[in-house]
Amino acid sequence: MAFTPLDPVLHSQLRLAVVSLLIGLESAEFGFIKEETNATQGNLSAQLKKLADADYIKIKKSFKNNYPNTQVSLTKKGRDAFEKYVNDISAYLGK
Amino acid sequence: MAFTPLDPVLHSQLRLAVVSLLIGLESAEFGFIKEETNATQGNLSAQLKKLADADYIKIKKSFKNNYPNTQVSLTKKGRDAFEKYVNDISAYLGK
DNA sequence: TTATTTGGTTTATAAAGTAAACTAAACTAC
DNA sequence: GTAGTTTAGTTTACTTTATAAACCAAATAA
Repeated sequence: MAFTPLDPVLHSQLRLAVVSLLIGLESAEFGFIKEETNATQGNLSAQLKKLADADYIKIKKSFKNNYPNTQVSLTKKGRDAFEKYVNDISAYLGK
Repeated sequence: MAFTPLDPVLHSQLRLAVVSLLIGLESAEFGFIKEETNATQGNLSAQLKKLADADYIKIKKSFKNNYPNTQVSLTKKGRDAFEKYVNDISAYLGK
């Protein structure tokens, strides 16, 4: 099987972790994702932005008991891209 | 002329300054009020909350280029209270 | 091999809210 | 009238998320 080039948006430790986490969830808030991925908030914010720019996730901002709150969810495009990524990388992994 | 009790919500340096500032404005944002009144942000936030609890101001929160943004405007009730305060305190001021 | 680009990461700063600590004034009590 | 309490304003520190600058490593080009 050929080595398809891997989606650069997903081929990044943190972004992959985020999408992988979101796959199983309706949506998740910033703080939760930060905990789960052990990312610093600055980095997470930056990587979320890239995922959002790629239309892989949707970011919904609001106020939750007067503090800013950021809800993140996967888009169809993001879900598809993840599936494809899993598929593509499998070839590299030898199966 | 009698000494009418002064509205306690307005008889406070900072809250009076805020309302006095808003009298001439359609609305103002947090940062601007902070500058104009030289208040610390913590204190301003606390005093704005009291004014809002008294329904003297309306606070509209949103995001302005991704940062939280707070817009403040006077209500009718606040405007009336200010007018009354000005009137009431005049007696104390000797005219 | 050195130079450049690219991209991830950290660190510092930004906006505004809240809670805790401190202070000062006012009021009660003795 | 002095001591003790309540109340209210203020500062300080911390919370949430975003952004920009600095830094570092890997990949590419010269």
